[in-house]
Amino acid sequence: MNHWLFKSEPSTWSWDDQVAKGDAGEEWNGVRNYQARNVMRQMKVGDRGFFYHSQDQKAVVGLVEVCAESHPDSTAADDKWDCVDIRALKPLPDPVTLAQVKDTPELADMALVRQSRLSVQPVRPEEWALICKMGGLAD
DNA sequence: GCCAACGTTGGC
DNA sequence: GCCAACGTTGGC
Repeated sequence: MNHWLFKSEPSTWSWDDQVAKGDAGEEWNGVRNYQARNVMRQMKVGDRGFFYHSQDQKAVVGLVEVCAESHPDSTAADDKWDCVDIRALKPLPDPVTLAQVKDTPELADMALVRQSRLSVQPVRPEEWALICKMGGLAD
């Protein structure tokens, strides 16, 4: 299983919005960046991801699961843009902030730090495990 | 509100 | 194909 990170501005689409969609999940649409699109094209059903709030909160706040593989983005005018569907799994008991990530040497190479503008990113297995632990989840 | 990083566009 | 101009994102 691979791991990912989905970044969103809470004022546009928040963790609460995602939770409200329940197990049916929702399209992660609106991405208009080739690199982020290409990351989504690699995703498989059942892969897990972090849900990250940018702007005010700047923290990983929950876990999501990919529930539909890459397909055309229903909000795109042309056929260049694809997206996956994700559903909320559970919140992190203790959201892991960007400051904490930056203060952790093992996480210094994360795309979240290195490439702050990329909205959909891959996460390494060891990064996944560590952030889950820091967030208060056994596994 | 500012600025750095970076992606896109358009002129040449 | 290069590069300057410009727009957007996101952290501070």
